[in-house]
Amino acid sequence: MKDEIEIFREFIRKKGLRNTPERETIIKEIFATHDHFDVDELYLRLKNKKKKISKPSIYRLVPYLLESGLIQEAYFEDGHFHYEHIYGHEHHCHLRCLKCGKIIEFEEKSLKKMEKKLAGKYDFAIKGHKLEVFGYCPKCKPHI
Amino acid sequence: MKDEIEIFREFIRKKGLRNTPERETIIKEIFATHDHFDVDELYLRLKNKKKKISKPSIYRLVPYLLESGLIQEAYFEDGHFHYEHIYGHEHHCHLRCLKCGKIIEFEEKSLKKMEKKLAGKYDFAIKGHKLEVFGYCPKCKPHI
DNA sequence: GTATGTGCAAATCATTTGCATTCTC
DNA sequence: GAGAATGCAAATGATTTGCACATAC
Repeated sequence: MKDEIEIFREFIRKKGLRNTPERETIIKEIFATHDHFDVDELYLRLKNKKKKISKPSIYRLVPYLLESGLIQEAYFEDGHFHYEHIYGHEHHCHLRCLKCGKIIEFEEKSLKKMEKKLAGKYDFAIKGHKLEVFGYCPKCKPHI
Repeated sequence: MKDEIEIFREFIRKKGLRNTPERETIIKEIFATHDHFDVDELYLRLKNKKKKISKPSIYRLVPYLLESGLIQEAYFEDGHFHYEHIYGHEHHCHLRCLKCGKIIEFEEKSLKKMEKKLAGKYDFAIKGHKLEVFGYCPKCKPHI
């Protein structure tokens, strides 16, 4: 399996854009963990490693990462998006507690079938989906 | 079936809050159409009808409307949330074109079953879900 | 060499907050 | 009458943009 950087290089070349060390640094940092990330947190991670990457560079890169299929928006919380990397990992859905914000990831294989159905019905080229289920977790349920 | 205002009055009373003409005006305007809405657009609709409602009043009301189950976040687009009313209407899912932004609504009954399954597995009190499927619409597909 | 990418500082835009006033209960 | 809600103006915070400089192709 190709690694993320190679996927990105290919994508960039196909679009006639340019690759830079900054972009590769950002991508490596994103894929250095298996966690979700958001722009600010990623920026701080890079800063801690003494990498001189500006926030605008991250913001400018994100749309390309989305378009290339390396990452996906996971959910919007605390006023900003959280992303997950989907290349090389299975995409997952999120179960969120409305009170404490706790998030549990789960899989739902049946959605693949649904995507196929929608693709046929509406003649779309489906690229993915985002499912968020919300409610109250065991701890918070009693205190609603 | 009780109307939205009554649901809201009951909710407000239970929480020990106060109802106001401003709040009722906003709620009536939200439910005056069957469409989605966002805060800014709602504010302008009210303004056009010569209602003197400030944006902060809308922003301060939204969390209560969410909590009372009258509305739900539908999707985040153009830098802000779009809401849908769910009381008295079936909740629906969204199919979005990544290129032109076109949005198609569809139903997916199987998600009810999934909610039940999750409720059992994680001991959550499930209140709802949000599903967004994305891809390219028939018109945009050829131009990716 | 040219056009793209970068970092910085400033601008934007949705949302939130402080506060004096008004209103609901 | 006390505590909430409102409107206004100002603050906040994520994201975007203008611009001069650097650099990939």
